[in-house]
Amino acid sequence: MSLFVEHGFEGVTVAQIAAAAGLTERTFFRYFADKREVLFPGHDEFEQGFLRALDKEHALDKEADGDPISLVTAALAGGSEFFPEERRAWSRTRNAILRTHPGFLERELLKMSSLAATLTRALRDRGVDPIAAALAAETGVTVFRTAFTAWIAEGETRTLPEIQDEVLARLHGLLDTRQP
Amino acid sequence: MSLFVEHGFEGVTVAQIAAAAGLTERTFFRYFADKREVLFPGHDEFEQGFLRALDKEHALDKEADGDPISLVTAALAGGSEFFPEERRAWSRTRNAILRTHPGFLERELLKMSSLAATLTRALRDRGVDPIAAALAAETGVTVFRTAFTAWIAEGETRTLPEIQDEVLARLHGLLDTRQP
DNA sequence: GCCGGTGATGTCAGTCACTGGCATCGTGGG
DNA sequence: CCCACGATGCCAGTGACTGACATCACCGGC
Repeated sequence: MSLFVEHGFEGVTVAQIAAAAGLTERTFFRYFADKREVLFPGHDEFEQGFLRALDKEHALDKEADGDPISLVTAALAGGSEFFPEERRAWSRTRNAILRTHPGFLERELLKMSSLAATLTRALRDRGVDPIAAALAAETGVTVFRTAFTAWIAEGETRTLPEIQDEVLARLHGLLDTRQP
Repeated sequence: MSLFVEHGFEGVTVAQIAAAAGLTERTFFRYFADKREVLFPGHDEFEQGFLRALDKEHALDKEADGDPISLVTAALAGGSEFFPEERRAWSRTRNAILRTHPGFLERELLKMSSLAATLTRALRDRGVDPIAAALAAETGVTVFRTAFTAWIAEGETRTLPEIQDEVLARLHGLLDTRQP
């Protein structure tokens, strides 16, 4: 990350990154599928956090045959554990780098899409209707991203879960109006 | 597209694409920013379709100081004009290619993100609160993608606007429940 | 009819991300 | 002591993408 901050994404070669880590370029590519991927470590554990929380909620609510939205809401809380307060500063720096290069935005969108797909599958596996599952999962990811963006905004002090709750409330407010 | 169908994305070089069009590789890169971009032509006009419809609705509803959701709903109708029935078969083929290579998914997500950003800006410019604008735009794009996917599914015969209406209705149904 | 400008294209050389194949080396188990 | 085996290094190759410059068609002004 410090290399990217100093020279920009395109101003740093993979060989330099590898050298800074005391490794070879070839070895870099054994750990990361491509150059961009180096800024998205631990994505699998990130998704697992969502799944664990969703599972716990589902176990509790078994009798209710839970509606998808409450399942997703629970999953959001689990995902936010991946970003405790200690990582807020780090997340800000990382985000500043991501915004310097459209390729990073692309990759992040792919990660969010992967998360949405994972959540969709999890909901379907728990008996939610496929279209409802997809909509609920995509909406949940949108809420997460919106809340995360606010969380790393300058001057923001509320915790990620608090912001998630507020975003979710606003979304409900927006859509409460019945269709004509 | 026929080259990709026959040899796969990685089995075709840019030089081959250019040659098939009677051009040079260098000239290819003067028209397309990169190799993937060749499957996303006319994206600007696509976004303009949304904006025009949104504008028309806004002009009509001026007195109502329209709620964001009805503005976005109108925009969706405009966007669907970019995909008339004649392009359904073409869209299916294109989509089959897109699904063969994760890089294409990445690029498509970037395009959808760009659309969401454009809609968000348009809503803000028309006086919608920033967070509400972002949520409404993102949700609108999600509805569009869901409907589009259904539209190109095998055996589907309803038009894109019809499917959009149904998806929107289902989303309202999902979120009608008030929060606890 | 000539002339200079302008935009599109070709040519060439170079950089760098990424890959396959093979050698090397440290570690831990038999 | 030896022998997998996993991690790393080394090397050569491919192809996407870029910058610089030449060429060429076309077009308005004179």
